[in-house]
Amino acid sequence: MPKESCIVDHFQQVERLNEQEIELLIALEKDLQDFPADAILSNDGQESGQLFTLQSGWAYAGRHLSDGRRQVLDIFLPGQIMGLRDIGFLRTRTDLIALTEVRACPFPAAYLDDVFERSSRIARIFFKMAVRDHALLTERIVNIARQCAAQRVAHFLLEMKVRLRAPEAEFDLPLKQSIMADALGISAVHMSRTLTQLREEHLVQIDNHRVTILNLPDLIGRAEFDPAYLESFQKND
Amino acid sequence: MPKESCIVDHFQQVERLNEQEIELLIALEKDLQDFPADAILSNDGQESGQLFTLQSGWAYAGRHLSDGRRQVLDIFLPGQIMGLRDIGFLRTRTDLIALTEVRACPFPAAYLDDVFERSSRIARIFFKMAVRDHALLTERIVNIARQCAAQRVAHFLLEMKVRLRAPEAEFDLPLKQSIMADALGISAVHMSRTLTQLREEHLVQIDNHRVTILNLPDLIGRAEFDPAYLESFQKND
DNA sequence: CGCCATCTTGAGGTCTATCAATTTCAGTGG
DNA sequence: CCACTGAAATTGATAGACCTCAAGATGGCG
Repeated sequence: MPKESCIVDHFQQVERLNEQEIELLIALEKDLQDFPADAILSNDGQESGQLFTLQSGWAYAGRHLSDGRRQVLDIFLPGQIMGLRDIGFLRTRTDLIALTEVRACPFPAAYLDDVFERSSRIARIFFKMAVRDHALLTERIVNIARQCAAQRVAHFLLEMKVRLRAPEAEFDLPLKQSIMADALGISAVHMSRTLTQLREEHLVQIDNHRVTILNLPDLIGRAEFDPAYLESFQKND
Repeated sequence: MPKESCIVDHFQQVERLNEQEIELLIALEKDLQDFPADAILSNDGQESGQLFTLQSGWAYAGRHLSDGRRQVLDIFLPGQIMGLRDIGFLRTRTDLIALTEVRACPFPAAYLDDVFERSSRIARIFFKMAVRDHALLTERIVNIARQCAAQRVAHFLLEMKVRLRAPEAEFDLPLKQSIMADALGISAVHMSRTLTQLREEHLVQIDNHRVTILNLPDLIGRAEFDPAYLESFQKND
């Protein structure tokens, strides 16, 4: 039995699980595979039906546009299930790419149906997590549609801090600026300028993929960030 | 027994239901209420836990920003469940507002837990529909983050055509330009200009909230719209 | 030491927001 | 039937944010 399972941890953040439920989830991680940074786990246009649990490392889901630009749709952290977006389609519509060295476990989407049948609580938690993702996407839409670049970046950094459950003002962020830019819908050039601007305002410091938040209240104000939006998403058992 | 239920129809689009499952869903619609256009069904900041099924009419979920601007997050059509985004939060974070005369039925979010326990298939369908919404949101993010105004509008019109299952080139769209603008993250003024532009390109015609698509292939090309993204989301039983 | 990817900085151009003035149109009442 | 009214849509002009192209700086790594 694995000493610890990221995915179980991740689910426990929503609701406490019993032994049987933990078994069901651990079974999702029985075929761990290692990938180097930049590895393509799954390809746009591939036959659908394959999911991954992410055990360690970072990955992203992206879409490539016809003009060569790219939109980053999700940045995955350990414990998340990757590929859900594309089940229901015959072919995938996104790339799944490792950002760092990654340990992940592929499993067939159909297995989820089994899991749901065996445990309605897990089904409920999956649904809840889907709703939670929906809330995250919603914030991202507001952010992208209505905020200027500096606010988008500030918001992104704060979202990362919350998702990483980083209690300190410092955390690692192994992302190139171009990735963040593509996630926020701005150009890589402007991303650089914007980071410089936030640095000059003494709000954050970013060196070598390590983020230090220098002035949390002001950064929150700048981003119009409502920290309640993830923190209140807690267990209710 | 009601002769027809929008919500059952809506779910049947994902998977065929048996009698017991239909019963469970119809129970969600037992307390129908009528609202006039512009009625506020639910308010930002309100205590969470209330959902609505939408039986007839259109409604939207919106967020008001501190500077008075507004972001439209969802446009709901009959059969959809409204308010899911905010379950999991103690207080709602969006307004729910009627766009037309609306018939809707409020019910407690906790009732879903019952439903899931009684039918794992319904739980699965709820999950699938959440994933489907996720896919829609994803397209919307790509659209808003990476496309110019004309493409956003073209994409929006095509999405509406698909969601309305309008086989013809004509359909009603009871939305003010300002609502569409707020959904697409552009100003109302620019929305007007952009519609004029699409009209001048002989791609669409919009009179009195009735849309006529004059040149579907070109409009699809203009929007970089992938029609597969909803059409392939079909039953799999 | 040199190479390559990444990041930074500059300059000019495009898209969209904003402000403000009109026009259109449905609804209302005389 | 027509004038009045207010919301919605259109149009013009200006300003600002961001993109693109291009050149240069930085920094890890063989």
